[in-house]
Amino acid sequence: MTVFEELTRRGLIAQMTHPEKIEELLNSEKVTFYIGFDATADSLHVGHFLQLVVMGHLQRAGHRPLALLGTGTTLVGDPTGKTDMRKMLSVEEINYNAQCFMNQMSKFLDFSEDKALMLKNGDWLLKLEYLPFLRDVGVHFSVNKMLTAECFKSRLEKGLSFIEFNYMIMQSYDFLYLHRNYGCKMEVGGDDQWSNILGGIDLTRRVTGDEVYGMTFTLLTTKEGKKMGKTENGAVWLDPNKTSPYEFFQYWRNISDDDVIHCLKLLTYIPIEEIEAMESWEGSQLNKAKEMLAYELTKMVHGQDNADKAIEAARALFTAGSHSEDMPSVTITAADFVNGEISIVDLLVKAGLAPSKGEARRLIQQGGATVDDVKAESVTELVNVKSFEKGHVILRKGKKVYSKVLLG
RNA sequence: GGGAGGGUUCCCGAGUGGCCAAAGGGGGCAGACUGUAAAUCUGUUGCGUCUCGCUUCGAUGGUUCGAAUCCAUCUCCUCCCA
Repeated sequence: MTVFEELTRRGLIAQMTHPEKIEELLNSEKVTFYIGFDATADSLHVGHFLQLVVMGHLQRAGHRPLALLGTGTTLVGDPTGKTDMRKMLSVEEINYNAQCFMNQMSKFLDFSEDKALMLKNGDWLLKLEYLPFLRDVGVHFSVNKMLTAECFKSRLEKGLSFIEFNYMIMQSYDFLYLHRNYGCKMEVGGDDQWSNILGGIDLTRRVTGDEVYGMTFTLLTTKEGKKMGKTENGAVWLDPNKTSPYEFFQYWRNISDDDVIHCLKLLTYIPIEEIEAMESWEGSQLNKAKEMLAYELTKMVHGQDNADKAIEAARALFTAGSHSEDMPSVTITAADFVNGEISIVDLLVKAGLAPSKGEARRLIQQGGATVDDVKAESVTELVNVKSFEKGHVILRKGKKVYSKVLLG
């Protein structure tokens, strides 16, 4: 199976500028292509992960990815899909973020022997001079045309600053630059990048006369069209310090039925035939697919050891009803006790299971708090130091959230 | 630069002197049902020493017995005109 067929069959491809030519190109030569990553946070998240997987597919097929870090474009800020202007980041923040990205990316792609390159667009964008740039590049952009781009339309209603309006031009220039200096022939990206990518293709053609290509990938969304990879605590990060391997595992483990197969296809390297065989799965059998998805992704991102630990912890917690060693823990001291006792409300707050005492009380009143698997009946209940003699007390909120409290 | 309209709790959005910790919806959390899913139903959703007190309706000052609501100044946003 060619990589083009593989990407198609997995449902990864959203749009292409020249479908036939791209297929032919990918089948006939080693193609240098690029994806841009704006350094807006200090860790990659699952949306980026999808991009990396796509790059991985292409690299495995012998093509050469350029991972472009947007140390320049992040200064401008991509307005695409944003209803409000982004917070402006400082140069220092951006460079730090880019460094974090680079460290993480090296895990997912093979950068040895120039099989893939990491570049920073700040290296050339920051050197641009305004007037020469306007005359050489700006002249090729029609404001009228830009305004019709989907990504600006919504912003025209709410307000769009000039700096953001330039984002598309910066990104387009990147493609031109990479084409000239690295022989880059194709830009790929999330489907929201379509208009930005078209901009680069047009610019490159106008300036060099060369035909270059663009392809976008399905965005990671749920069946309802919501962006995936977001939790109430923010994004699902690849950095284990920001999203622990266990949380990461749980995120995928708890995915909805409708999305499992889709995610397996998009995010894992599990052979497509195997995944297609699962499409007929129904009911609780899908639960197995979820476990597979969670395990596979955790393994890719955090390694086999962490994946094993996460799956064991989850099984212990949910199947056997016992507790794992891996759950989040807090340590309290003797000073937290009064007469050898601590109120259950305080304990829940200290354990981080409730942000305030009021919430802790509500939790207890609604029957959602347990201490060592015994349901707390009253908000005035006290927990004796003796409960800690075995080493720790396990608090639980609802069905899935645990905290181990140690006495130190 | 001129004019108009706005900034309310996590979000959207009602409230235009006391009955306001502030309607309604969304989201969150918990309970029931389940498959660690979804849907549905129920409860709940500022903080605390909790029949009471404290803090919150862009900011600061003022009027008033009493202000999210009235006034002044500032600030930010949107729209129209230039």
